[in-house]
Order: sequence, then C-alpha cells, then structure tokens
Amino acid sequence: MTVKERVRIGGRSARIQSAVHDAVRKLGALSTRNQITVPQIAAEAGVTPSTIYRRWGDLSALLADVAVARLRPIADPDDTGAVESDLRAFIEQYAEEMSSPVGQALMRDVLSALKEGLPSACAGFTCDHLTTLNARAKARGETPFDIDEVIDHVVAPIIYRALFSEQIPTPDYCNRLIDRIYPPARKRRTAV
Amino acid sequence: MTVKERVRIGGRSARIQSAVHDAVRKLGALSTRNQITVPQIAAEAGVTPSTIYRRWGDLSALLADVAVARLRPIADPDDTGAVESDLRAFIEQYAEEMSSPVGQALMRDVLSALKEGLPSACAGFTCDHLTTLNARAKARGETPFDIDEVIDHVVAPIIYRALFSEQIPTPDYCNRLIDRIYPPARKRRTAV
DNA sequence: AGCTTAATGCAAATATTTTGCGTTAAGAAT
DNA sequence: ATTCTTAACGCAAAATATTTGCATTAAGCT
Repeated sequence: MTVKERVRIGGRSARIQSAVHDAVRKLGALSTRNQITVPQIAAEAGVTPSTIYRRWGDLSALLADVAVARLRPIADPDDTGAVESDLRAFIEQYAEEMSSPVGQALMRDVLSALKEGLPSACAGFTCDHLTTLNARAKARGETPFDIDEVIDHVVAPIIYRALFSEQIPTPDYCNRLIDRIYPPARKRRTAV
Repeated sequence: MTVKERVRIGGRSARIQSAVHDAVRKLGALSTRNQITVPQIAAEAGVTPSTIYRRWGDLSALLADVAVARLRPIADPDDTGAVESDLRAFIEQYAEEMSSPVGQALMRDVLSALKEGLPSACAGFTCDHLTTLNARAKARGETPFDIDEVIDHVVAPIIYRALFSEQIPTPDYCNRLIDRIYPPARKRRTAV
C-alpha cells in the first residue's frame, strides 16, 4: 500500500491558489470562455504557466475548480419564519443565480471538466440547503417537504431551462413549480 | 446590405464534413474528451488541421457540431397503440440513451460550446418528439398530454440526474415520473 | 466549356503545453 | 530555533497545437 505523500496547503501554495482563482474570476468577467488561456491566467496571477499545468492539469480542470468554489455556499438560506416561505425565497434566489450568465457559465465549467463527482458535488450543495430548510421546519414543529420531490420537480426544471432553454425561469414560473408542493388553496381563502 | 457569399455544400466539402464527423465519433469512442486533439482528428479524417480550424473554429465547436448531429433524431418514436404507452416507451428509451456515457458526453459537448442556441436546439428535438406523440394521440381520438408538463416533470428530472447525479435514472424511476401524468389507478384494478 | 471564387493544402509563424532540472520554502522532527 | 526532507514552484527548452499567408483545387453558376 502506497503512503500518501504530504500535500502542502500553506504559505506559497495557498497564495498561488488564491491568486489563480482571482485571476480566473477576473478574466472570466472580461471575456468569453474560449478567449481565456492558461498563459493569460498565469500572467494575471503572477505565476508561471507550468505551475498551473502541474497543479490543475488543464484549463478545463482549473475552470471547474474555480466554478465549484464559487458554487459552494457560504451561508445558510434565509430564515423567513415558515418552511413554505423559506423554500419559496430560497428557490427564487437559486433560480436567479443559476440562470444568470455567470451561473450558466459556472454550470458549464463544472460539467465540461472530465472529473467524476464534480457535478454531483455541486448538486449536493443544493441538496444540503434543502436539508437545512427541513431541519428548521422540524425545529419549528412544521412538516418538512420531500427533498427528492423538490429536486425532481422544482430544481431539475429550473436547471434544465437554465441550460437548455432560451427563456430563463422567472419567479412566477418557480412559484408555479412550488405550487405543486404547496398548493395555493389557502391563499385563495385569505385573499377573499 | 452585404450579400451572403455562396456556401459550397457539395462534393469535396460534403466528403470532408462526413470524414471529420466520422473521425470524431471514432476517436471519441477510443479516448476521453481531453485526450482528443484537432491534429489527431485531421489525421484520421485525411485533411489538414487548418481545414478543421477554418471550418469549425476550435475543437469544442467541432465536438458540439458532431454532438448535435448525433442527437438529431432520425426516426419518429415507436407507435405502441396508445398515447400513454407511446410516452412510456419513448421516455424509457430516451432516459437510457441520455444517461449512457455517450449520451452524457454528447450533452456536455453541446453545453460546452459557446454557441447560443445549440442546447435549445437539442431540447427542441425532444420537444418535437413529444409533439409527434401528441399528434398521434389526436389522430387516434385520444387526449394529448401537456407537453410543458412532461418537459418540466419528466424530461428535466431525467436530464438533471443524468448530468448531476451519480445514480442514473432507472426505468422504474422514469415510470414513477410519468405516473404523475398518468396516475396508475386503473393498473391497480387490472392487477387484482 | 469557361469563369468566379469558396474551400482546401502547404508551410511558416505564433502560441500553448509539456517536461527536465534547479531553486524555494512548507512543515515535520529534533 | 535549527535542520532536514521533499512538495511546489520557476525557468527554459522541447514538443505540440493553433493561426495565417498564399497557392491550388474544384464547386457551382453562366
């Protein structure tokens, strides 16, 4: 059994990682994906191109690494007081982000890299958020929603349209999807 | 107003297109996407690399061009005698194809190319098939299904899982999705 | 059959990627 | 705090990919 060598994560390695990621974000905002090259990123980050090739392998692996970092959540979804409104607020923001040009580009970067597990890791971020909303619901004594049902019938249609449709998912569209989980009959009653 | 120059589509142009597409398919079967290069494809097709760069622009545009050609349907879905079984048969085959390694690779090729309209064109192929099934239903005097509902709640979950999940959509899973369109109450009756 | 010109081949130039080897510094051990 | 091992990085050269100018081939119209 081979012993795993020690990977160095401090000092210079960390600085280079951060500089390269910042360079990718900056150049990504200024040009399209097929205009970005490793030598450009290296110059912007202040490293030599072979450093990038050695550490990441190729451009698509680097773009995916940065995309995963950007897609990884940094905070829990907003707490709106009830699980239904939590879900509606979360999904509306999620749809806005994922269907924006930046969101679409990040999803493409993740899917384009030939690295098994990346797309499912990103899907896991979404699943984690839904789990957080359900944990709150339970803490409030509310009935949690079916996470698989939300993924199949709310998240999947939104992502499918963000990637494959020329019409981006609107807030109305998202709320209509969620109406299948929370039918709006009570809303009609309170509207009278 | 500029006059569009005549594009030549016969003879040598057609042969080169066919040879290059065949070369991409052949090399795509033998290696992973990041191992394929334009010079390799050119050698396999018997053309010079600059021909490929001039005609397609870059490797990802070529891969997308070939992916679209492969995703474009060549026949109508099977006619099983009733719209529900037509849909079930179509979706089962669609899920099998799209979640296979080849299907996943083709979707990634289409999404990776920075060419607006390609992903939605491919989604259009699916929509066309659903329209065909509904035209048959109407011809039989049956009630057609809601195409948008099938796209959002059957197609989208399948494609989402094919791209983002480590578990591929199974026939059971697909049929459970379709059960939302055609609830299986009558099946329970005949099972007794 | 002749003509115009789009597409292609060829080769050179430019850019990117890969690789060997020396240098720097991360991090463990003392 | 110092020393030691060695992972990560820089540099430069080599290999490969991509781009471009120009000549040749042949598609398609008259």
